[in-house]
Amino acid sequence: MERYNFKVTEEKWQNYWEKNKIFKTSLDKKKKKFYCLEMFPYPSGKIHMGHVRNYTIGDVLARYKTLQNFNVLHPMGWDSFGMPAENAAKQNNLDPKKWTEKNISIMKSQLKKLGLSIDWDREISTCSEDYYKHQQMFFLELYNKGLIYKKENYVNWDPVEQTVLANEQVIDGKGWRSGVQVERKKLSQWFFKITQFSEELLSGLDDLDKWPNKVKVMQKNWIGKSFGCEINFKIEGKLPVNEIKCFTTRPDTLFGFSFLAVSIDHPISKFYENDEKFKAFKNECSKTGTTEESIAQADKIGFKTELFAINPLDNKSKVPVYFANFVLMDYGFGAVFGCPAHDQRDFEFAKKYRLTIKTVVRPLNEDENFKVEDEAFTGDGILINSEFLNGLKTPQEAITHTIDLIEQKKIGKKKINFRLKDWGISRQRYWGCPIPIAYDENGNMVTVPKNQLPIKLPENINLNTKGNPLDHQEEWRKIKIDNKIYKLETDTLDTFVDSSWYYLRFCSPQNEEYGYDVDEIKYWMPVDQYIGGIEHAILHLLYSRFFMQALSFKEKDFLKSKEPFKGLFTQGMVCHETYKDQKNNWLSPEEVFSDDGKNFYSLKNKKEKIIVGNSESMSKSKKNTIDPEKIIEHYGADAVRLFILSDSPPEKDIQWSEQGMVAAYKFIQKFWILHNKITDKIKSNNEDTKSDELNIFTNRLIEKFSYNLEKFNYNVIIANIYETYNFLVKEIDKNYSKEILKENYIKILTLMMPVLPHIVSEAIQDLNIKDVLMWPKSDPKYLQEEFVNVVIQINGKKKSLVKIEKDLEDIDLIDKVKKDQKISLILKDKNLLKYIVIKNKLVNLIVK
RNA sequence: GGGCGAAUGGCGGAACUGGUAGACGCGUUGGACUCAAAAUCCAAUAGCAGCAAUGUUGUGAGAGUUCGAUUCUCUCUUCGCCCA
Repeated sequence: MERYNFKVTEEKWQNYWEKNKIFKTSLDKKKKKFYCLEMFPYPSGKIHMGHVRNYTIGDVLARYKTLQNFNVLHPMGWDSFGMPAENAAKQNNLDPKKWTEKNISIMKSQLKKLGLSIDWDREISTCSEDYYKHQQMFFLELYNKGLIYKKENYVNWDPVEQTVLANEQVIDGKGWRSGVQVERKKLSQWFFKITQFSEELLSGLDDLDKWPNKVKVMQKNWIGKSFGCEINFKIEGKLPVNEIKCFTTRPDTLFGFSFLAVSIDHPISKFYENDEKFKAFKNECSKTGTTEESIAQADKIGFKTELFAINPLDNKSKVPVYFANFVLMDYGFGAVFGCPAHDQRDFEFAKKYRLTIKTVVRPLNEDENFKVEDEAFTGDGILINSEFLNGLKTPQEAITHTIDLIEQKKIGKKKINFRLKDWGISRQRYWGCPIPIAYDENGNMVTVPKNQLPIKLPENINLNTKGNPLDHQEEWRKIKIDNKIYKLETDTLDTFVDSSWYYLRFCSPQNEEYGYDVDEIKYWMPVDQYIGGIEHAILHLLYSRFFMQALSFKEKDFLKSKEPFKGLFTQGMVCHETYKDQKNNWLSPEEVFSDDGKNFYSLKNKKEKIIVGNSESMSKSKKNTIDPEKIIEHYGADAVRLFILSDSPPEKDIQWSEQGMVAAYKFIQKFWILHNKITDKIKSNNEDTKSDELNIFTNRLIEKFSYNLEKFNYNVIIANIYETYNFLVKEIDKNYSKEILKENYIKILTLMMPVLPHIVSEAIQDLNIKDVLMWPKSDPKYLQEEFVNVVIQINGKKKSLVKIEKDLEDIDLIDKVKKDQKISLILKDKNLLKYIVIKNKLVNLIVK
């Protein structure tokens, strides 16, 4: 008998699938659809283990749903615009397009080696004109709907990358890619009006019952709905300002009011335009980033104006007005009232400028004499020193009461505020989707007419320029609209825009007219199961949800649901131990060896002991990566698929283990030996054992597989596969009739197909099966048993186990239980007080 | 500081609505085969006591509900993630 040759077999089936377009899908209203989508990759050059895990999980689901007779859409594409291409091109003097295309072709061939059931005819690439021309069309439509606008705004400026960063691209005040301190810079920027849908994006989460709760909570926090009120403060002073409007969530602390702080961009700043000291202060402020985090961490600094604000609840109280660096123009009205005793930022500010700190809330366990000393008190409590508000419970009761009061006095009103800000989509970069906007010589804006789309990116240009390379493309920038020459916008779109609608494109990837075909998306959308990393919990998923809202905005007959992803699954990372040599250099797993699995040595210098670090997510910088292509080459795709699913639940991190990988490989080999034994038995004439063991096993297995697949318990599925093998190895020596054996074996193979498509296809062919495989249904006949194992407990502790006929009456059951050897011995000198019976499962005898 | 989640053998992890804790895999140990090794196969493998049958303890710690808790409730500890 020959060993199973995975190389030959896997290649054979992959070729067969490709040539016969087995995974090609098309709209078929007679069939129920299932849209299975994994987050598409950035074409960085090679696939990594994270991709292997992500796409294997998705493929198991897609193949399972196909066997269940769903019309499955399982596409793949490339998130191919973005900075790595531009950086690589700069460094090596290449064209980003060629670099990207080469990477795509390499990664595509690697993905194919995994044996994924992908309809490659639907492949898309966001950097191709075919894709981004539709995006430009969407841009114009959203612009016309008033959902896109341009404004001067402070941005997180990465001085190394020479580009604008989104807030979430700023980590600890530093650029996520460059690692350099981010600066605050004012630029004219394009925005998507995502805040228009704050309420919808928040409430929509409630219907997403197939999303992990964790992700929904993260999005909720991000949108950050808060209830509060706006208050108009009367202003006195030398300047012509009568009133400043503030937003606050804590109107109850109004009696602790000791200063009013406004943003440096607040309208009143115009009175200080020529003030050198103010300019210097503004300059100082620009050193702080724009994220909430960096503002919270930065020193609180202020610039005192000549104005005073009057407490609307207490006319006698006048407090100074400051410009302050921690107040942002785009939150509320760019003005806050300062209550140092009960807000940490206000507290720090008040300490610095020696302002009054008046305690107006006492904790529940303190008395009226409580005084804030070293830090603000922000917990629940009772109002004090607040005249007619004294004694109210805060926050809830006191806030509601104060808002009512403010509304009665007509000095403000109830207001809902969102933390969510509009989405800045401008990037000062070459390798992105051009924006279809042009300017005349006076800077007046026009949209590029639809029939002049796409605005193509210029090719083979010099990227080694300062700032945005497109700024230097004078010829390219010229565009003739209605016989007049305009200059094109040079900002390109954030790549998150590209990935915000690609799931729609997959439904009709070749549609020339428009980004999607309405009939197609009505059939395919929403994505039934979306699978990807948790790192996209907020941005990508929120932006995609926004895009659906925006596209259907003002159009009624679009889709039933505006939610793009009905089900979401976030898989864990692939981890590996890290290694360092004595000089503290990272070493890759290939550079070290170990004889005992405990002590590691350098391959270069065999006496050098290696320091083994924690297992961490695979990354190039820590050199703890394993190259999937080499692994597939060595062990085969089926074995890799088996291992990557086996060791941990898919939502948790998995440890890469060479031993585990080897075990999976050995299983494939062993399975083929078993397969040959089974086919021999099927070919020969057997006596029928008249045993139901095999039927019972198979039908229970169908239940287990279906249950575990639905629940994403893929690691348990693998355990079920091993159990099946162990069972069959023992059972095969019993002489089942060839019909029964064959029937059960085909069912078992079908169950294994989603995980091990190559070897199972080969086995099915070997059995000469021509019929289309269908997911088997369990036969209730074999799920019911005549005998059941009943646990016998004495006082709640397990003492024995008996095999008893099913559905016995309690009295008969107790009778039998009493006769059990062990039990009768225990009961000998005890009184039976009562018993508890769980039918067909358990008997608990209470004795004394 | 707030929110969410997790904690089970030497390791990764199973356990359906509370009902046989440790499935399955790795590792380890012993054995078979072999001149030998690798590979393969067989067996054992939570702790403690015992030659054994068996007994007993045991799912991060402590309490509670219950005939019965890995599962439900409360408090605490540690770790992870997100937001500040």
